[in-house]
Amino acid sequence: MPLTLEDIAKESGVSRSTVSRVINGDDNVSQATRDRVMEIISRVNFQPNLAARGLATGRTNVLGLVIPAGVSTIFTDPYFPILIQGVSAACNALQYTVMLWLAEPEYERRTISQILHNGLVDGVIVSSMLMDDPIVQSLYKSKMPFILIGRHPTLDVNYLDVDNRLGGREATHHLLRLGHKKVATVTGPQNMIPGYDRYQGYLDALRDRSIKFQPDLVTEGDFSEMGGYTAMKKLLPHLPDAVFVASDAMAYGAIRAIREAGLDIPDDIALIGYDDLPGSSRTIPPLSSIRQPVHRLGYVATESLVDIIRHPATQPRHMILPTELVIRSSCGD
Amino acid sequence: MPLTLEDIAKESGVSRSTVSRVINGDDNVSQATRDRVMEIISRVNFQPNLAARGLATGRTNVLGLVIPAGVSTIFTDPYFPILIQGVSAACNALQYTVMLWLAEPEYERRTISQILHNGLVDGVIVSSMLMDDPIVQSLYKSKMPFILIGRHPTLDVNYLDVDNRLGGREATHHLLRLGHKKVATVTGPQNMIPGYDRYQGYLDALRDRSIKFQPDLVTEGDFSEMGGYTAMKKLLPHLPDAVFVASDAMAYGAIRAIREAGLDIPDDIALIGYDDLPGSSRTIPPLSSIRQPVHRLGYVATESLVDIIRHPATQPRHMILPTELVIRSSCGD
DNA sequence: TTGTATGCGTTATCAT
DNA sequence: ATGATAACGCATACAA
Repeated sequence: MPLTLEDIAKESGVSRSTVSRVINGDDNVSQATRDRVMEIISRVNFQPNLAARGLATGRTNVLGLVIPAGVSTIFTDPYFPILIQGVSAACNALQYTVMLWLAEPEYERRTISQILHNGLVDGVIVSSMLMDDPIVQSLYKSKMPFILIGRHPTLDVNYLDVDNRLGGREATHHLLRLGHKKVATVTGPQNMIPGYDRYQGYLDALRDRSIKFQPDLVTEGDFSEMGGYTAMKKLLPHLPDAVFVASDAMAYGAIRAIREAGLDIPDDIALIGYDDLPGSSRTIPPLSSIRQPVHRLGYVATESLVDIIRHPATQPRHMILPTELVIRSSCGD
Repeated sequence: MPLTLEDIAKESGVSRSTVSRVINGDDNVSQATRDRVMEIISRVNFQPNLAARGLATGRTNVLGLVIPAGVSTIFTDPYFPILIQGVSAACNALQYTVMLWLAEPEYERRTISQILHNGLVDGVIVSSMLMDDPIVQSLYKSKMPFILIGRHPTLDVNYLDVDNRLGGREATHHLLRLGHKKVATVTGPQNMIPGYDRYQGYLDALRDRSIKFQPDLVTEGDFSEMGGYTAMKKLLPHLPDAVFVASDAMAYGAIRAIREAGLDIPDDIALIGYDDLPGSSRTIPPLSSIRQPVHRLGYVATESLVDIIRHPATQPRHMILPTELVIRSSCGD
């Protein structure tokens, strides 16, 4: 029922090859026919069938966006939504379309081979935070162009990341600079890259100032509010006077634990989080935090991928976006 | 480079038609050849090219999910993320793939005709809340199967919605039942369907109890925290003793305004919100709210759409999912 | 039960 | 500058 090249061709009295040329901006068309064909195309609002074009050219102008669902359950946090927005915005601007896969574990294998072999996408953006993600492995072994959002610990692949490590380092430095002696940390899971990197940043800061590392001042959380609460409870007996919490969600839990213990923030314990969630200006007291440019992450990754598709590079590219410390009253000034 | 039917055919010594039959579960294949072909298919992990299949059959097993971006800026609220998860989960289960369009206004027209004519999707799920959305109009005029998430005020189309009106009614009733005399409301924008419906629910409740409507007790917000704050400020001079706020985000703002005025919640003013955001159990005091089954909304809409695609119905179907009042201390008990 | 032939809507190659 | 024609990978009507 939809129109085809042939219809346009008949309507404008040329062959379908010519119409195709007009659509694809081929030079070998006289201005006169070009105008005539264009007029008809826009009048009837003709859109070439992308499946057919994909078959013929091997390119579809569709990008895959893969978000492993083990992570995506953390969907109450606006990280992924904003990331998706960034990707989508770039796709709109670049005339691409985005195919979304929230890869639930039980479908993961099917998902991967679908993506790789169904010929529907020109390239894939993967937001994986796991140290060892099978999806990344499969992609790596395939010929499919792809880019990771979040660095990869071992494989030399295209990626784009925020500087989690430096962020953790700066947060910790800021607490130390304020004069705190016992700066603790609630880390994220150490099998997740941001969890690991932010913790390394904490260690970097200690090393920078030759401060002795105290295992008692480190507890691992799971990036959730409840995890932060539990972790902070474990930390309290060791009397930290400041704590770098590796995510705002966990920081909310930590704040709850500290207040339940009857302690004051920031007078008894100063606090810095990570992510700068919208709610962080509404906690009591407002939470200082490391802000990451999430929308930009998605946008730039998309631009990058498109560039990779168009000019297959031999050298994998690595990009790191900077973070920013947002100071609110939870850390004292 | 990827494998084709022909490759599998050669490998297993049959024609490509037979391979195709095996893949599509056609009965007319001997068990012997079926087994042999199957074995090879799974051994080399063959996946049929979906673009080609789409060309041949006219169906792609791809669904479009369209979220107008005027709305999607409200992406800090987990409504859309969870909705997307629901859609995605259903797609995984039903062997469909989801194509995502965050329709930014500047690309909206292009978006629509892309979706309608590029032959890449079998049907479309639209989450529109605007009273008069051009996307819906275009879809309505086309032959593309689609379903709305959120009812449509005038067009008789397939839709799935939560009972916003009943939700507003129940929230208001609850406040009245507690003995409050001056129950105010902060509404959403009246050109958005949920804004309108929840307000109608408020009016229903007043009518149910033959309570005189007082225009002073109604202020319109924009579903944002700031909007709720502003609206509540306007309401305070009229001394309400309870208020139904049409979204939790606005309720956060309202709480801020009430506390700034030195009033107590719920003793001076009782409060019920709508949406039951994750943060609502952490406001002070914890916010009572109407909970809607958002994930389910996405899941059921997808199932429905697939059913519509497979069995084109003559009668548009309308489904309404129930909401649930979650009582916390902000309304007194 | 299986194979052959045709068409889906494009692009690309080759003539003209 | 333009038109005919052959792929692209699959499903399917028809033959065998």
